[in-house]
Amino acid sequence: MGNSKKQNLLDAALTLFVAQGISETSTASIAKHAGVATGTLFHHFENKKVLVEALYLSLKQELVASLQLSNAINSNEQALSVWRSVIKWGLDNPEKFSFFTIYYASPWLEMDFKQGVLNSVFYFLTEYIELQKQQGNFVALPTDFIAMHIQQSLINTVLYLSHEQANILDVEKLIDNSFNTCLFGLICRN
Amino acid sequence: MGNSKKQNLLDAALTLFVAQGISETSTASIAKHAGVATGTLFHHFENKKVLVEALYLSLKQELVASLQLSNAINSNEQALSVWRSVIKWGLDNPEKFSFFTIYYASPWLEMDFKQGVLNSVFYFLTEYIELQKQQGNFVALPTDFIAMHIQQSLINTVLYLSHEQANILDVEKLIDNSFNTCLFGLICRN
DNA sequence: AATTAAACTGACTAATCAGTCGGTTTTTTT
DNA sequence: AAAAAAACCGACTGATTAGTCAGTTTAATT
Repeated sequence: MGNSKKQNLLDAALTLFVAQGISETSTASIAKHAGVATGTLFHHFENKKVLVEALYLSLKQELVASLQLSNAINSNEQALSVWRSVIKWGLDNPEKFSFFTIYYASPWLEMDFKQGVLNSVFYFLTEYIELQKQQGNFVALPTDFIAMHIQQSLINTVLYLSHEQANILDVEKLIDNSFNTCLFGLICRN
Repeated sequence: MGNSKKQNLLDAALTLFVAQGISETSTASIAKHAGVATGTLFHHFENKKVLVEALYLSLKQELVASLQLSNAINSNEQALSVWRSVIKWGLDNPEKFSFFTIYYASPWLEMDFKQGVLNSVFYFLTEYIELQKQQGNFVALPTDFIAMHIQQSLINTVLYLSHEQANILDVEKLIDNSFNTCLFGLICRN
């Protein structure tokens, strides 16, 4: 299942996109790297944009599926558990995680599609923030601003650990510290 | 001075890069948009990469020059004053600020160059963080991790306000709140 | 005014690109 | 086993790309 030609194309695309950039990677080189003819690429994906979006969707599903949503505990522990599992996935899949960041900043993503990213990968975020704000636990900043802040803190932590993991003594501790740094800043100070 | 042909090329490049992406913008279209022949572009800039880097350097200088470093006060007020002036510049120059974010995430920037970005545009950051850590004010996270965190919070605030400015009642207040959110998270909790 | 240098032009080129298509192999269906 | 469908191939194409160059205009120097 992991090595159908279609999957080989997605794998090759991921590697090349992350190494060189999306626009800088030719469809011919993706096909070659996947050990497949160029015609095969366009048999499975109507055009390059469709390939890019298919890759994005498959990675998003993979990330969402990996989230361990521990139910029944309070929402702060819920948040910490999601925080940890996103970072774990990111560290286990650095190439895939990198793709999110380059895809985000690239012109391959339509604008109204971008909203969808935040609301689906981090779909739990909006609810969580609204709840905390209602309970007066969070500072009175706009919800989407807070969502942006949390999302970016997560990304920063993964990217930092991906590059510096070898030099960090206690990775678990840095992950929890980054969570606290992100969250404590948001706590209401009135 | 603002409308030499060389400057016209940089202006056109900025506009097109932000609108379409760097790789997606042809040198021919930059020249056309600048009202200049393609040969003129390559007279002033050896190749496209040199043009991109020249644009980046000129914008970086512009941003650094705009920073109001109020001396003699304590470093927290210093930090707030820098925070405000970076955001003000970003809101006054949304296109230029956007360029930083797309340039950052693009393959046009060499890796060892990236270190330079953080150390020069936000050169004051490292010193400030080290000082706070020495005084036991900041949480024990790596300095470059903290620098990353602060830089990204700044960028988030500018991007958010650029898109939502019209809907925000008190922009000044959101700016100061974002500063506090960023900084309070870093305060030592032992 | 004469000379030199720098700025500028735009038609041109070689390379590369996304995507096509007629034909072949492999797989599925009957 | 025959027929149909789906997967696959790779040479090919038309469009686009960064960059060139021989010649022209403009500005600076003497």
